Formats: sequence, C-alpha cells, structure tokens
Amino acid sequence: MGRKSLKPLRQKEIVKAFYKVARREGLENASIAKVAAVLKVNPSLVIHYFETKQDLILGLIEYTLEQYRLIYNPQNGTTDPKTRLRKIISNLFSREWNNLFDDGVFFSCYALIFRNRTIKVHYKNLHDHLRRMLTEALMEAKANGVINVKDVENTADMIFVLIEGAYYYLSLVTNQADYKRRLALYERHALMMLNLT
Amino acid sequence: MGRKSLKPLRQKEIVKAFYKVARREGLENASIAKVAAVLKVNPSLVIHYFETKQDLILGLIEYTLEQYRLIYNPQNGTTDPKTRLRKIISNLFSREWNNLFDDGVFFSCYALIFRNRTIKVHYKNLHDHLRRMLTEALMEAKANGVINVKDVENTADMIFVLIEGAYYYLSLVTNQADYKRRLALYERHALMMLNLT
Amino acid sequence: MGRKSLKPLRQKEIVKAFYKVARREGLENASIAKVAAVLKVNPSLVIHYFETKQDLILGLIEYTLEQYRLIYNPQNGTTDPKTRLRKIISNLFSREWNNLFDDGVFFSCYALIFRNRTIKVHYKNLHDHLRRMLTEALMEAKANGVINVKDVENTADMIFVLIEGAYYYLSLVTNQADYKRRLALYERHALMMLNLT
Amino acid sequence: MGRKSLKPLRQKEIVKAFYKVARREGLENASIAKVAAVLKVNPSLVIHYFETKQDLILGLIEYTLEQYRLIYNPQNGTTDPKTRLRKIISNLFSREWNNLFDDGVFFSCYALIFRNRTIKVHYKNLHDHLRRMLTEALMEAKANGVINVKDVENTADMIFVLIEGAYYYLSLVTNQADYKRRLALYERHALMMLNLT
DNA sequence: GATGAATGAGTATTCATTCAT
DNA sequence: CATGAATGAATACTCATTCAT
Repeated sequence: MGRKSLKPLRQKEIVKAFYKVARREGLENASIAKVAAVLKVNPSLVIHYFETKQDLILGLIEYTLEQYRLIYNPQNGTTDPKTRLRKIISNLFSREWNNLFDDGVFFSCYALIFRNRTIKVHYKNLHDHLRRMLTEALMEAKANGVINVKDVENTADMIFVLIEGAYYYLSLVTNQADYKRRLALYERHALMMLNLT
Repeated sequence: MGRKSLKPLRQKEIVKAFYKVARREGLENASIAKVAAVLKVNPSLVIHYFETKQDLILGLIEYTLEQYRLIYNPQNGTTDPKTRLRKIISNLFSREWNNLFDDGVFFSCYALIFRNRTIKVHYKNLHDHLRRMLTEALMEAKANGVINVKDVENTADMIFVLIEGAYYYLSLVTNQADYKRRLALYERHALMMLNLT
Repeated sequence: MGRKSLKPLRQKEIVKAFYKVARREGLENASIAKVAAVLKVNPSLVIHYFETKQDLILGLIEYTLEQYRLIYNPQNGTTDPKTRLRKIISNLFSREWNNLFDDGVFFSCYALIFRNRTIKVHYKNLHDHLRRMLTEALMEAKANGVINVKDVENTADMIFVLIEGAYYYLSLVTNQADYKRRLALYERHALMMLNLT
Repeated sequence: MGRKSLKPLRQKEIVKAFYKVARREGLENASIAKVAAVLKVNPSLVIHYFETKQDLILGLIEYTLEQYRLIYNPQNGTTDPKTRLRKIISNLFSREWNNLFDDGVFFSCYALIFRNRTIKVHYKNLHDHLRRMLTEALMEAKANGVINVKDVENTADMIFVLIEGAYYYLSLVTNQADYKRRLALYERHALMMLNLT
C-alpha cells in the first residue's frame, strides 16, 4: 500500500497560510518568510513544497477559483423549476464576498492575468465553465416554460457581466442601506432580463 | 527668495515614470529605484518629491483617476439631443482601456481600496462624480423627450455596473471577434434600458 | 552703527533644536534634517550656519559645558564663610541633572572625547576650571579657619571624583528613596573629608 | 534532523566584530554592513543571527558587562585576609580600562540606559552584583578583624562611587605622571575608608 | 538670509533561493 | 521530512552635503 504522501496536504496548508498573510498585508507584501512564520516552520520548507514563489501564487489562484466555484454552485435541489432558478440567481447575487474570499487579494490576483498567460487561462476557463453552467440551467428553465428568452447564452453572459459589475461597484459602497438597496436593484434587473420578476 | 519650484512638473514626470515601470513589471514590482533609473536620476530625488512610496502610489492613483475622467468625458457638442446621448453611451462603452491605462495596473490599484481608506474614498468620489454626470445627461434627454425612463438615477447606476462588469469580463477574452460581439451586446443592452435601440 | 548680525542668535537656536532632537531620539539619531524640521526651516539653512555636522556637535558640546558651568556656580554671597562653603557643596551634589541637561546626551557627548582631541580638550579645560574654582573656595575657607585640610587641591580633586562617580552611579537607581539616601551618603562623605559634618 | 547549529559561536564572532568596528569608528558609526565586511560575510548573515541592529547592540552590551565582570573578579586566593582584601582593592582600581574595553564604546553604551529600560536593568544588575560581591568580601574581612567599619554595605557603595568617578575623571587626563599620581590618591582614599592604609 | 534641486553614499532590513546536514 | 547556514540582490528610506537662485 505504501505510505500516503503528505505533499498535497502540506501544500494546501501552505497555500492557506499564504492566503492568510495576503489578506492581512496585501498580496504584494506576502512573502515566503511570512508564510513560514505563520506556520511556525522554516522558510526552506515552504520552498521545498513550492519550488518558487510564482508556484505559490499559482497555488493561491487555484485556491481562489475553487472558492469561486463554491459560491456559484447551482445547488441542484428537488424544488420546482421556477423556485430553483430563482434560487440560483439569488445565490449568484448574494455572493458571500467578504466571507469566502478577501476582495483585495482577489483583485490583486486578477491583475496578474494581464502579465501571465497561464493565470489568464485559468480564469478564463473558470468563467466559461460558470457561464456554461448557468446556460444549462436557463435552457432547462426554458424547456420547462419557466422563462422565455431568445438567446439563452447571451442572457447568461449578460447576467455574469451584471454580477461582476456589481461586485466591482459595490466594493466602494460603505453605507449598508445603500449597499442593500443597490444589490437588490441589480438582482431585480437580472430577473427582469429573464421575465421572472 | 529661494529657488524656483519645479515640484508639480517633476512630480508629474515621476508619476508617469512610475506608471511606465508598473505597466512593464507590475505594480508590485515597481520600485523607487526603477523609477529613478527610468528618469536617469538618483533614487533620493524621487523621495525628495514623494516622501514615501505610499505617496507615490497615491500620485499614481490620482493619475489613473484623471485618465478615467477623460474617458468618461460627456463631450458637450452642438448635435441634437438624441445623437448626443448615443455618443455618450458609445463613448462609455468604447472605453479605450488598453490605450489610456494599463489594465493590470488598474486592478492592482483598485485592490488597494480594501486596505486604504483614503484610496477607497478617492475611487468612491470619482465614481459618484461620473454617475452624477451621466444622471444629468439622462435627465436632460428625458426633458427633451429623447428617452423615457422611470428612475433616471437608478438607470445611470445600472449602466455603470454594466460598464464595469464588461471591463472585467472582456479582459479575459482574447479572441478579437468574440470581444467585439460581446461588447456590442453589452452596449445594445444599455441602449435598450434607455429605449434607445 | 550697522545691522547686528543674526548669526550667533541663529546658531544658538539651532544648537538648542539639535539638543532637543538628541534628547528625544539619542545623539546618534539626531540629524540635520530633524533639526531643520523642528525649526520648520530648510536643512540647507542649518548647514549654512554650521558648515558641517561635526561643527554642530561641537556647538552642542559647548552648550553642554555652559550648562555644566551654571550648575557648579559657587554663588558668591554675603553669608558667613562656613555656610557659604556648605552651600557650595550642597549645590555641587544637588546637580540638577535631569533638569539642566539630558543624561543620555551627556554621556554620548562625553564618549566623543576618546576619538576627538578638540572635544577632549574642551572637557579637560572645563573640569580644570571647576576644580580650580573649588580649590580657591577651599583655600579661602581654610584661611578663615572654617576647614582644616592638608592638601586643598587634592581634596578638591577627590570631591569632584565623588560627584562624577555619584552621577554615574545614581543614574542606575530608579527607586526614589534609595536615590535620596545614597546621594545624602555621598554628600556626607564629602563634608567629612572637609571635617565639616 | 536538520543542520548543526552554529548560532552561539557565530553570534560571538559577530559581536566581537561589531565591537571592533565600534572601537575603530565609534558606536554611532558602526553598521551591520561594516561588521559584515570585517567578517568577509554577507550583511544578511549578520541579520540572520541578530534579527535587528538593536539585538546586536544588546549583544555588545552583554559582552561589555562580561568583560566588566572579569575585571572586578575577586580572585579568591589562599593568601591571608589582609593581603587578599588589599589585592581586591588594588585590582578594582587598576581596572585595565584601555586593555579590556574601549572607553568610547563603554560610554556610548552606557548612554543607552536612559532610553532603554532593558539595557538599564542589565547595567543595574551588574552593578548590584559587583557591590554585593565587595560587600561580602568586606564582611569577611571585618569578621577576621582586618577592617573595622560601621556600615559595610555603605562602604562598598562608596568605594564603587569612587571607582566610577575615577574612571570618568581620569579619562580626561593625558599626562601619564599626573594620571598615576591621581589614581594612587583615589586608591589611598579607598583604603583610608577601610582603615587599611 | 533662505529655499529648493540634486547627488551619492549609506542605512537597516527583507527577499527568494541554494545547499549542506 | 525538515532545519539552519549562507548568499546576493533588492527594498524603501536617510544622510550630509553642494549648488543654483
């Protein structure tokens, strides 16, 4: 049977510590030494598991995207088609941003797509995947007569544009009431696009 | 009394050099020394004009937002109200992103709002200002019977959400045709919201 | 009549500011820039009055020694010889250390005598001068039959050794009661040397 | 597991090099880079062993106090009580200052007690320890009828005041003959205090 | 008499990384 | 599997100082 490798587990631990540091001090100030300090471990050990810092950042990004995937999880339930779609939309717009992934780290990571093809591709794949998932959900809803939209794919696209715009935009809003009001507005608009209001 | 002050000029020069370096190597890798090297000047001179690196970054952000303002410029022309509004929208969606400001630098800067109140306020003010400008343009158009929307302010808000979402989303699209098609889709949606298609 | 030069006044101002900084942050951390900041003046101006930093330190030392001189002032009064001598001794031992000159700065300055002849000579002259002054006071007291010591000069020497030793030693004592008790002990010993108890 | 630790050895090496530089150029001009240069080693290695410069200074001070302790060593011999006490006193007053520790560095270090509690405590402890040692030696001598003093502890205290005063005072004397004469005077006074002349 | 421009050397400290054990 | 030694380049920033105005 052999001994089970600790590598993936250790790597996950390290990535989490890296994320922790990045959240606290910003991605640009997160260093291998600080990660090692958090884990109470020798810096060399970090590099033992992630040959280079670049690899560590890649690990962090994969971790980000994993979290991202969780948020957009379409939760296939047993409810009727209409409520299920509504739930998906509501879930997409809730996007528990602050809880699941730090916004500063998120944007810092996203900024890397412009100088790193690999990272760009990762992000692209994730978003394509998410859009495809929503498209399918919409197609099913359409088949069930729940919604009636011409171009399902474009609609899914539009909805994601709305979500990302909202994410960006609402990050600037500190007033809680204002925040809620706007978020509701955006969601209502999405539902309107589906004639689901 | 004393020597003529070069401060504003020099500061602009330095900020531009800083931007240049940040664009080339990423904001996180842009250092005072590199800026000095670009300007063929001693690093301490950079510090002479911007006491700390933080100040320099703030300078860069102000510069960003200045550029931003230029893009969203509502260009008050002599044309009729309808074409003028159409031009504003078209202008907002064209957003000469790649030409006027580097996207990587932009997102890296934006990421700072989550750890720096001052920066956040700067961004907030800019966006509030822009939304106000669009709101006014819409109100004028409504007065002229060009458009017929219930809540002008919310509509302006929605349009900006669309724009920001598009910016984020399209940054991942490399295929030129795809890019154009989607951008057109988003703009059409905006015009639809104004019943201007 | 001509205009009175501001130079000596300005120099005094600067030395005082330098002392202020040195007291706050230690002599080793006191810089021309910080002095200028305290005076709300351009650093170049400081150097305009004290060509080099070394000169500024020399200015500070002269200032120290001036203060020193004040403490040891024998205050020629009209009182009878015995009480006058007692007063001198009491004054020497009181040495309002903490009030008149910062101890840290004092020792940092003193440390310089070992690498700078000029400074050493300054200190030497001051101490010789002070000892001479005390010697004279003792001679007068002896002439008046107030004291009866064999070698007046050696006694004066011894008293100063006592004072300096006390200064060094008591700097370590934080307990107030202990401090007072010891200081009294040292002074009593000095009076005993003069058979004046 | 892991590599053999050179820490204590290396740290001592580094402290010695630091002292060497401080003696040569003054404590205020002793830098990590210069220490590294002396050891023909990379500056970052110095920091590897002493996280901050402050730590390095603390290391130097501990080293100073160690040397100090050596000087005051009461050398428990087999000789008769009287000669033994005489030897202790003679040893205390000889204090091979210039040989064992540089005076400039000593006073620069001492100056730090006024801005650093830890350092102050270190010095305090050392002096308390030394005084206690002398007190014990005096008590033994008293028990043996060698000396006859009322308050042994106060006498020990006085003797150290004398020593420190002498150290300070004689640092200014360059004339060799004068130096010797005075030192003898101070020692004689100490012996007189013990009725041991 | 005073300011601001500019320099160049220097500071402590952090970085990612390599290698020996 | 993990530690500690060691490097070398880089970091932001401070320094004293000179010179032009």
